[in-house]
Amino acid sequence: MFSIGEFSKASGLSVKTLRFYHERGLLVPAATDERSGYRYYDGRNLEKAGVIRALRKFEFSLEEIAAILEDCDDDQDAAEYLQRQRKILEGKSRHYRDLVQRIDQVMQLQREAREIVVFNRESQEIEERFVQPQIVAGLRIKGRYQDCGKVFSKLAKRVGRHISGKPLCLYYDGEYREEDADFEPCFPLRKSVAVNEFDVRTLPGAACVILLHRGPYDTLGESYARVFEYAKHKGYEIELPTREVYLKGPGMIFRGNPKKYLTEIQVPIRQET
Amino acid sequence: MFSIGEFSKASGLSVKTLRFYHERGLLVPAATDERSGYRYYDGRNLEKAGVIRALRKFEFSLEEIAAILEDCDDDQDAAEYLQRQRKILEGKSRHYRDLVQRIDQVMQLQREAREIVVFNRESQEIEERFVQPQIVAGLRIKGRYQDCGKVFSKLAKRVGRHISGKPLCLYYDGEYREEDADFEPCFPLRKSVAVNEFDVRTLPGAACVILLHRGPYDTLGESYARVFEYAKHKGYEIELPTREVYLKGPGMIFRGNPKKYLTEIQVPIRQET
DNA sequence: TTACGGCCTCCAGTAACGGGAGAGTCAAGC
DNA sequence: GCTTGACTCTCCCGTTACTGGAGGCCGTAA
Repeated sequence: MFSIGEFSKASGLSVKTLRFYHERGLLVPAATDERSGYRYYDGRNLEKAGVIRALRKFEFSLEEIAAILEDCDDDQDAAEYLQRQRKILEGKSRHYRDLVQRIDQVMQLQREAREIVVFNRESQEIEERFVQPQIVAGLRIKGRYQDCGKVFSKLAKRVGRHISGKPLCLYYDGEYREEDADFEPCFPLRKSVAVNEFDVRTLPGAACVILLHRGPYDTLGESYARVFEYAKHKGYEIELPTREVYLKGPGMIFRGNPKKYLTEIQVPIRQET
Repeated sequence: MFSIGEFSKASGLSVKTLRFYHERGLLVPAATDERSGYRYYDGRNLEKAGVIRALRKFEFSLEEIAAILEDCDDDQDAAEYLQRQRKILEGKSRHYRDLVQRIDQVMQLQREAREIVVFNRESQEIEERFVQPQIVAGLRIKGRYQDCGKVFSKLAKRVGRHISGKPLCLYYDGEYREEDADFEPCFPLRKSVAVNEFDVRTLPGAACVILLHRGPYDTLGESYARVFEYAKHKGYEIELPTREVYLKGPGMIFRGNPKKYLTEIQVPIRQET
């Protein structure tokens, strides 16, 4: 017979825990002194304590442990319980692994954003460039420009695995619209994947007039004016849809500082054939 | 301005949660009606709610989130916090993965035990067989036979990855001893691994008189008597150490029913050269 | 007798909420 | 102006598996 302190050392369970298990009926001491209330444990208690400890290691709840102790005398009897717990634990492992991946994604985006900022530190000028064709997944909608963000997060959830570059948006109107704007948020993909609900296709290459817009989205209008002015001056004919590539926008967690946003405006121009 | 119910739908946080965050000072409504106590939320609140939700997904505690909201305006600012959290989450993922592996081990042992029982259903007889050499990790001690279990769990913890068969024990005394018995619990290994504290070596093969003992360990004596009797009858000379292989003993969780234990007694005999 | 350590019970606190009681508030319909 | 029903308020309890602490009893040794 052990006193509770001795039994605590023998079993590896704290005195508090032993009292708690007693209260819960999980591990009832072999004897209790009626007068003093002292608990006394025996060898059978020790064995049971070992089983409880083993099951706690597998993170069974005390309730489940009580059930297992009720049902089982043998590892074999506990197989079902173990199988179930295995599934749960595997789920948790996967869950945490996914979270780690998500954090890695966030940090990857940060690195890219930093590089873009450094790389484009002084570019302010309009340029002409051929934009290469790319595979994209898009969802064309009619609505207000603010809805864009929601569509992006929806897209990211479904094709997140295959994204290969910065988000972009196609604008089919050729002018600014408060409501009923016709546009298509897109993600470039590494390879073509069939995702129902979204339009996955190759976005053709195009010669474009390009301007890197710095600052919040509500000043995009001024930059568009500069681009259109330039195109007109050069006598170019504009082809729809125009494109915006969001090189640095709101972060995945914080909105960030809109003054630091970088958006590339790409206006395709008709080529003489 | 949203009422708490509207804001709950907009933010995806429950009304209860919003009240709780208010109490904790994490997300204070833009205005509260002094008279009625009604909470009213605005767009900035909505943005903050989004950040909190994003951080909760990464399982930051509310306390940490408060600190992050204090410190950061931008994903970049949060990089350190994310890095730290990443480590924690990775640790948890590994933890659960390890538990799954441990459960798999338990169930693997169960399967083996079941097969052994089925396979040896009717073997009761003494036989002679050559036991193949094998790589083992052992720890030779002097003490009482009951200490065996502790040594096995110690061994299992250190070389668990490389175990390739049933635990066995070498007995150097050639007779039963209450105290100061000289014996060596061993695990067979797939390959030789250096583990300090333990003796890893190749246990030589040996021609043995073998008997499968059924039942609890305290009746092993009778089986030994049979084996020695047989050896004497045949005129064999016994070589130490003798071996016991624990084909089915206590489970990894439960002690199980000792009447079902299976132990192979192997007594090496000298070969004429 | 006193001291000291061990043991007892009871209460409170943990993290992040959810449930529910009982009461006050708001907007709409009559 | 009144009622109704939906909404909101505060306050308290419960969750899990314990840990910490207060205040007091018990047992043994000096």
